[in-house]
Amino acid sequence: MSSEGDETYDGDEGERRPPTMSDIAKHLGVSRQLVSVVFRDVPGASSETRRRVREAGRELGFSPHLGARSLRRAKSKDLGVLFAPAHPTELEIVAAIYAAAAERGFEVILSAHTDTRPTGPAVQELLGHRCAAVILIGSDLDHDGILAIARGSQVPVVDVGYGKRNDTYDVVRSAGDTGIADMVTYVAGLGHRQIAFLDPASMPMAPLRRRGYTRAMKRLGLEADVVAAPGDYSHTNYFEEVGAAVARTLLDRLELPTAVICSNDQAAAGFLQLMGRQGVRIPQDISLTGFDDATIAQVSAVDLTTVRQDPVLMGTAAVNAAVRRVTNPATPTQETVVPTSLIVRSSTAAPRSA
Amino acid sequence: MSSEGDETYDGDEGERRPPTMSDIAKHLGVSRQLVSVVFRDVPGASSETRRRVREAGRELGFSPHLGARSLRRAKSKDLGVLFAPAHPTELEIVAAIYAAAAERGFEVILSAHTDTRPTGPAVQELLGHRCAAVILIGSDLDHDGILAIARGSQVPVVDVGYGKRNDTYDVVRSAGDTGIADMVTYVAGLGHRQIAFLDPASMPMAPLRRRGYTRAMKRLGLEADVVAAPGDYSHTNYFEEVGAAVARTLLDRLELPTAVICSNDQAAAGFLQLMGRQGVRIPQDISLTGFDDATIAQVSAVDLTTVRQDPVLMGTAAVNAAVRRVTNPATPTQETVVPTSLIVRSSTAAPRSA
DNA sequence: TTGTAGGCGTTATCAG
DNA sequence: CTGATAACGCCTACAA
Repeated sequence: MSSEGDETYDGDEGERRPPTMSDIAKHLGVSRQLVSVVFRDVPGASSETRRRVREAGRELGFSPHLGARSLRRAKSKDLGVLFAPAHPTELEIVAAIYAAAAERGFEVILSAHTDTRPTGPAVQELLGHRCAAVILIGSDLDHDGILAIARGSQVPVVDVGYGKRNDTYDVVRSAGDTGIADMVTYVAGLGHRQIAFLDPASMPMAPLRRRGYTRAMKRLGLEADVVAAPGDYSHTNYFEEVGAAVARTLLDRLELPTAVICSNDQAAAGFLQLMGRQGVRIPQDISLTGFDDATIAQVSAVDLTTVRQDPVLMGTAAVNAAVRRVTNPATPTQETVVPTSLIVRSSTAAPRSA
Repeated sequence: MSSEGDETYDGDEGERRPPTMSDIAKHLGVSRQLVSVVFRDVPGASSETRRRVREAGRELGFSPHLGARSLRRAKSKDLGVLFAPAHPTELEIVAAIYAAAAERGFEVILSAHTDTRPTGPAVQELLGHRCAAVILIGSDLDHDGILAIARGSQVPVVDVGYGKRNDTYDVVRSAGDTGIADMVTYVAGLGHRQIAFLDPASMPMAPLRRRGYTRAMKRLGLEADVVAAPGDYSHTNYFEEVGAAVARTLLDRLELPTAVICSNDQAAAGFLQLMGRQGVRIPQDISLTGFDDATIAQVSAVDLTTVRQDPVLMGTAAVNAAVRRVTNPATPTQETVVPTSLIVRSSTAAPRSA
């Protein structure tokens, strides 16, 4: 009377259920926990056994049920990452986070916030996956918003962007001020004295970069010349438009500056385009610089001298901060300022009059 | 003798565990399953109760454990989405997928494939979350690769990009051929006869678009003029470079074409930049068109006539395909061709000689 | 290396 | 609406 055997044949009756560790164990005639040992990569199985188990796993199309795993595991090894698909730079950081997390033995769970999907639900999803920590990239939240998240959830929060140092969550930002200051110093070193600053005020990090400009100019004993776009560009993301608008503004002046520092590459590209149409040549008539080293800055027809904020460094710093607080929650939060570097291309030269 | 009461105080001893449904139930003096009913949004609770439960949830910082949920749930309501952070267009599609999925009552789980993270593991992760279906956006896999995934996993697979119709997985692609053909027809309608095609061969969808060009030219009785970039650009993604290179090639000719159709906006922008430097004006000397309606096409200094492939339509189509096969696995796979639309801006005009 | 026992937080079903 | 009970797939601890 094999009463068990009768119920076991799961022949052709309906849904095909994904294989589990038990299935692999049965298939191989080993214990279920041996299979677990293999997939967890912990000691307790011979290398030959490991090979066989993994082989069988591949054969049966097995992948460990992440939900069950996170349910049972003592502590999560997942980093939740919130990002906005709209901004390309953020995605380079996301890529870097994947690499850095893998190196530290962590997985990554992504959640996007879009026009139709506010930050709140997006963070809730991350929390629902029981991440060990949450990394916010270029969040649209202000300080209080992030504070609310960091307090509400019990997990450490890292803000990558332009946050302010505080003692509730970690902050990673690039040294936008010193990056611009370095650029000003470089351009002044070429002999420029009339150095204007193109300010697209709608950017969140604009104030920081502007400060870098004004301070550097003061230190050099030069007169600051901050040019904002006329009209209301306070919500646009088409910075090329802003650059073109500022170019028009400058063309109305009696005399052009000999150098223009832009606080992002898009604005610089728009500036260059419009100036080109008006017969003003870069760098012969005006030296031009950007910020970000975006794709457009690297195009041979643009070839923009710019400031690079390394997304790899940002991502790595974010992961480091998160892991640090995960492994040692008692440690105080910190602010990581990632250095920038100057990329000199052909859009800058000594002024003609020099 | 409240023997239970004594063990219940989980005072200040160590780790603070995220609240569960039981915690909320206890807090409110109701049953655990009532709480479940509320968070599942199924009938069985008064609206007043729902309010109180949700309120308590917010107060305690509760978010349902997604792992436990997916472990227990009969069928998943998650769509796994694989994308490459490198390509901006894909991210617009991702955003659209979020919106479309929400409308159909599905959640989205993201997984990125990057330089350091191959497609294989990225898909495994999705499968590990027990998604109901997997959507591949702009995958680097060829037909056989996708086939392997679709066969290996038991879930439906949708490929968004340039896949070929087949009976194992669904395909969503834009009508690149007719989009270009429409453009050629439009430009010919302006009076152009010498219409060249700028072909950045490294793009996966290049062949399809080229075909649209050659067919339209033949139909119009015009001579096709496909211009590829000199040298090896087979792996570049800097299409501006390609555009500039082709511009140089054309400038070496005795006579310029009166119109140039580009198969993407970046290439058109590079073309425009270089031509501008050489004193060739757009559209007075040459009419120029792009494809994608990328940000750069919309810049006022470029203002490119182009073909728009609506990411919203692509994302929606992908979700529809996935949901269709999830709810009815027996249904055959299908190919969805998303229509494109012409965006006429100021980079096209009638030829001078006409 | 194997087996055994228990439990993670949730969904699901049933009878009250 | 409550209470009881089972199960999902996996991890952890312990004993064999």
